[in-house]
Amino acid sequence: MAKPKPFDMERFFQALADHTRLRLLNLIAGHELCVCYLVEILAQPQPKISRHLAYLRSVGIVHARREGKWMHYRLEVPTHPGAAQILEQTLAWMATDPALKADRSRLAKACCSPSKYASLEGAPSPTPIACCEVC
Amino acid sequence: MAKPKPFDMERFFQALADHTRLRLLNLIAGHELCVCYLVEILAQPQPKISRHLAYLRSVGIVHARREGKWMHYRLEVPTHPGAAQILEQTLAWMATDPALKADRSRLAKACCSPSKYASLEGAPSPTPIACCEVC
DNA sequence: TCCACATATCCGTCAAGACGAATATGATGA
DNA sequence: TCATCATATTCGTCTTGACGGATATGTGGA
Repeated sequence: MAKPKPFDMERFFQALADHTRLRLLNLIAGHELCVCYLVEILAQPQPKISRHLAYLRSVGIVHARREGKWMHYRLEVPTHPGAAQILEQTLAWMATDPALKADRSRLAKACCSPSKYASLEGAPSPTPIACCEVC
Repeated sequence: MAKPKPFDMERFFQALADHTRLRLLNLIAGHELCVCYLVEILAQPQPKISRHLAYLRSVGIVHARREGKWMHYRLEVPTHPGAAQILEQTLAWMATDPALKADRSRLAKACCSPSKYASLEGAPSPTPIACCEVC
């Protein structure tokens, strides 16, 4: 039988080596989030967001769950403990970055009053963590 | 005057997202090392090693020092504290990887008896840390 | 069954960067 | 000054992956 395949460090870092993917991880960190929120907050074309989410999924960093028409994404702790630690550290780093902080607060605002965003009409709210800071 | 330019997270991770560069960092970690040792231990073409070292230098992860004909490389702690932590964590991770462990022990052997490697004749020895584990 | 919506995937194009081969640079010693 | 050695860079080729635009898939409701 095949060995459990040694964790691919190179690919793991490749997953982190893209601006859009870092922004996605930053928003997803801490709560489960509907794709439509990511599209709205990052103001990027939906196929682009979807492709990057697929990349992150293929590396085992995020997990997708379907709920009706909506897909929810959340962080998935990598199986490899080394990778898990690096990811955690990276999130801590992102918490201090001004641009990424701005992304998060836009998410918090959108979460408080989704009615202000046409594209979020009827969309399932993120788990409340993001929102609480603001409202 | 220009702001001190926000550390480029994306590029930092790109530097880590290559197998050869990870192997180089693994060997360089903890001691200053002459390029010829890297070429010998990794058994890769010299220009390839040199190019990757240049990449790591450009990102501020390694530092080069000339001593006569020889260039010595050592780790350089990134200016950004977040990056410094990630790098440290990554080295810790590498310490546990079997293939990388093998690289390090080959380095230790070469350091003990450089005379066995034609290409290392007369080359300046690494700082002794690598060697001590073995001899 | 058909439509509308959320999301995913496909296609062609383009830029970054990894590689081997060749060559340039920079230091030493004759 | 010239030859030699260690290392760096350049060149052409190829692969990966990022992108926009178009389209496919999957779900719920009429």
